Amino acid sequence: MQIETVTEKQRVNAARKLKKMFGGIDYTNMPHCPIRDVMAFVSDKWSTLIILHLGYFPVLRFNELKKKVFGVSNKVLSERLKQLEGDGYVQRTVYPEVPIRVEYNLTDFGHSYLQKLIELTEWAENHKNYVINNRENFKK
Amino acid sequence: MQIETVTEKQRVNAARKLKKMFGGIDYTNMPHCPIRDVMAFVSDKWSTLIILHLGYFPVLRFNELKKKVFGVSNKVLSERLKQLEGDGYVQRTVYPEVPIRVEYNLTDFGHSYLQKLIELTEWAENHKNYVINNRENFKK
DNA sequence: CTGTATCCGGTAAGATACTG
DNA sequence: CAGTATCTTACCGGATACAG
Repeated sequence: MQIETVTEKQRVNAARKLKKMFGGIDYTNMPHCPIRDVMAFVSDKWSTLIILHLGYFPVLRFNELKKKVFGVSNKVLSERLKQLEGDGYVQRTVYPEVPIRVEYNLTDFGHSYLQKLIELTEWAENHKNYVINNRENFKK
Repeated sequence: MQIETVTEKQRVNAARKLKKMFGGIDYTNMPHCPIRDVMAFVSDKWSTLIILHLGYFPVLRFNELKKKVFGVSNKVLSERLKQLEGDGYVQRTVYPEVPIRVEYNLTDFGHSYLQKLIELTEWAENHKNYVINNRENFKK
């Protein structure tokens, strides 16, 4: 497992961006942290799985999603879809047939997010073994 | 709020990567999903905050971290640090003085991850208002 | 100072049954 | 088919006390 080196330039750049992020934070009085609000979007396991699946299968119905996103319950899938729709990541289309048919697909915004998500999963997948290895050794 | 358009080329590229990711997955018998293992690394609120803070302040002691990472409890901070150390993101250095001093800093691997994390927070921050806006309208 | 140990409460999530 | 309603359980996280 190869860990790419982070160059000095990249670190300086990172520090600059972090400074921008942290700059406005007042630690003595913080009812609302922008970073946290922001990260809440992307830190949900089921939501990320839903987005990834809708990236791979362009259109999915409720029960199809339920099969693909293995282990998710009716309740959680329904909640997350409503939330993802509300935030603008997912489009929900109802066909009033009998029985009713409902299709889900990513919006343009959803696709924009999908790009970032794929980058992240790629990174994670590339370094998975490194982490697992560390973890094993650490136990000892 | 401007949503950058995802080009056709980017979508095709995303589909290719997703195919690679999803390719090996057997939906009928899946004790372990690689994508989930992978995403579990990045989906913890406190861990991401710790990493970001250690990116901004190169070295921090336990109680310093506790002050910066607002609202975290002893228990959770301790747990997360141990986990981050075990996975290789964070280095823990003990100075056996009296009273004892312990310092935390990112490893090279931690810096590598920090890069991805910053990209993500940047994206999220840029699109925060768009999401919040959608959310408001959706309620109605 | 740097944690660990313990307890406790809230919340998220799974299972199931049921409805439009 | 596409969810909702209800219940129960399990886990996470917060507070506090204390130990090395």
